[in-house]
This record gives sequence, structure tokens and C-alpha cells, in this order.
Amino acid sequence: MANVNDSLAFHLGLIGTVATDRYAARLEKIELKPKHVGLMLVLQAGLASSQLEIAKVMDVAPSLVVMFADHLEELGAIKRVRDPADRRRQMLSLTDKGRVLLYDCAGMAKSLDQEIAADLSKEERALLTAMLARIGTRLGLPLVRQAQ
Amino acid sequence: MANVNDSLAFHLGLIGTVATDRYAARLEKIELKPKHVGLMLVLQAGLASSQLEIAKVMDVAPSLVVMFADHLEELGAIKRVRDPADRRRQMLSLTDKGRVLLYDCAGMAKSLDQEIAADLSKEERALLTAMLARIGTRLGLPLVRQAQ
DNA sequence: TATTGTTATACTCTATAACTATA
DNA sequence: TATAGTTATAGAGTATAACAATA
Repeated sequence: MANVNDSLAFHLGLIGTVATDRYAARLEKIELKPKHVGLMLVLQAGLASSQLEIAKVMDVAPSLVVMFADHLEELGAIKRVRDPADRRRQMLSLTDKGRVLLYDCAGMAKSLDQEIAADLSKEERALLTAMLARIGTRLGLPLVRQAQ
Repeated sequence: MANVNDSLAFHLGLIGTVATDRYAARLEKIELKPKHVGLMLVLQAGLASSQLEIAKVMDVAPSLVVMFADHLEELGAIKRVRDPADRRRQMLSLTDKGRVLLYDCAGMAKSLDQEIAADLSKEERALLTAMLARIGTRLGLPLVRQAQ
């Protein structure tokens, strides 16, 4: 391979940016950004509950988690409860509203998948998802999980 | 599919961001950013030569192309020549230095591919690249091309 | 004194608007 | 008057640093 644009990394980077941009455009309708969805997914998956733990899982600054959580709390998607055992810690959890929002986000992702992978057969999509899941695992991305 | 993190779009977005970040980290050593490489690839592929055309192909603001071209010119990677037929137009072209840099970028991309796809067989990588190329074509990304 | 969360500040990236020169 | 390029300005997103509350 003598050319940058034959590489996997280059393909993944360009396509990933477009995918994120288009997903963000759809999420705007429900006042969310991709990172808000990421935070809710961390809660749903039970990967973390205190804000500092969430920051580590998401690999962002703790101050960002404050802003995401503020917004999600305003929307009624999460609740914040002080840990009685350690009152410094804010324990975040999904509300029913949050679960509904997450369901809506899944619908948007599904329709975006149709758009992105319209030229791929069902078998090819499954294969692609499986390979991406393996790459995600290798890269240490806990939110990229194997399709069932 | 009831979950966001089973979608192709979500996988592609997360993995694409990591790929771009890691590629950017390697490019720092030669004072380049991914968009500089993108501009050079546009020139190499002969997709555009005036700055305004380049902005359209890259889907960025013309003012950004000015900054990228300034930097690449400082590095000696491109030259800027006024179009004699229309002295408003700056025609950009790769220099030998630029071609060497692009070759170095390809090497970095190749080594990053090893890191990203270490768990995939050669056949799986070829399959993945081919599917990504089809997605890129569908999304109208001229720089994502079919592997030969 | 160390840690969790919060607020204030600064930096990067990029787009928009204003400007210059050529047509 | 319109267009190519450039410069100036502003906004989004995010990190770092300073601060407050609790341990």
C-alpha cells in the first residue's frame, strides 16, 4: 500500500466523521448531542454512575460531564442523587424519560444505518458490524459492543 | 435493533474518531494535521487545483483552505502559482517534497492499520476495506477510494 | 490533606463576514 | 458588479486551572 487513501484508518476516519455529523443532525430534533447519548449509554450499561467514573469511561474531562449531566437533568432524562455514604459523589441514573429518549435515539440510529449501508446486503451488514465490534474491543471502547 | 450501540452508525462514529485522533498524533511528528493530508490527496488525485475548488471537494470553508495552503507552502509541500489566464486564481500543486511527505503519511497510515486491525485476517481486512469504500462512495466522499 | 464536583478561563477548530484584487 | 482569495471576527467544543464542599 503506497497511498494514504487505501488505508483502513483513513477510510474509518472520514466515514466516521460523516456518520457522527449526520447522527448529530438527527439528534438535534430532541435537543441532544452524541455525547449526551454516550453518557446515557454508560448509565444504561451500568459502566459507571458517579460523574468522575463516567468521565473516565467516556474519556472526557470531568467538567464536561457536569455540563452534559446539567442538560440531561433539565430534560428529565437523568436524576442526580448525592451518595449518602460519601456526600461528595453525585450518583446519576436514567429516568423513564431517559429510557424513552434512548429508544428514540436507537430509532434514529437505525434509520441512519439504512442510509449509510443501503448498498450492503443484510449478511454484509452483519459481517461489518461484527468486524467493527472486534476493532472497538481492541481499541478499548466499552460502548462498542457485539451485536446479538 | 433496540439499542443505539448495536448500530453501524454508532460503531463507525466512535471508531472513526479514535482512528482520526491516533492518526493525528502520528502526523504531529511531521507537522501535519489530517486536513493537510486531505488537501494534498485532493491535489494528488487531480480532483481540484484552485483553492475554491479544493474547498468544495473538501467540504470546508474557503478561508480554511487558505490556512492549510499557507502551512503546506511553508513546509515546501506545495507551490502556489497565479493562473495567468485569471490572476485571481491560485493554482496549487504538489512539489517533490510534498510527494515525499505523502509517502511518509502512507507509511504512518499503514502502521496504524496494523494497530487497529491486528485481530483481523488479511482476507477480513480486504473485505472491510471494500465495504467501507462502497459506503464512502455512497456518502459522496471522493477521497475514499476502492483498494486495488 | 486528598477527592468530587463545579466554575472560570483558555485553546483549538471552523464558519461567517468584511475586505482586497482582479475580472 | 461579480468572483477568488485573504483577513478579521465569532461560535462551538473541549481541556486546564482555580475553587468549594466533603472526606
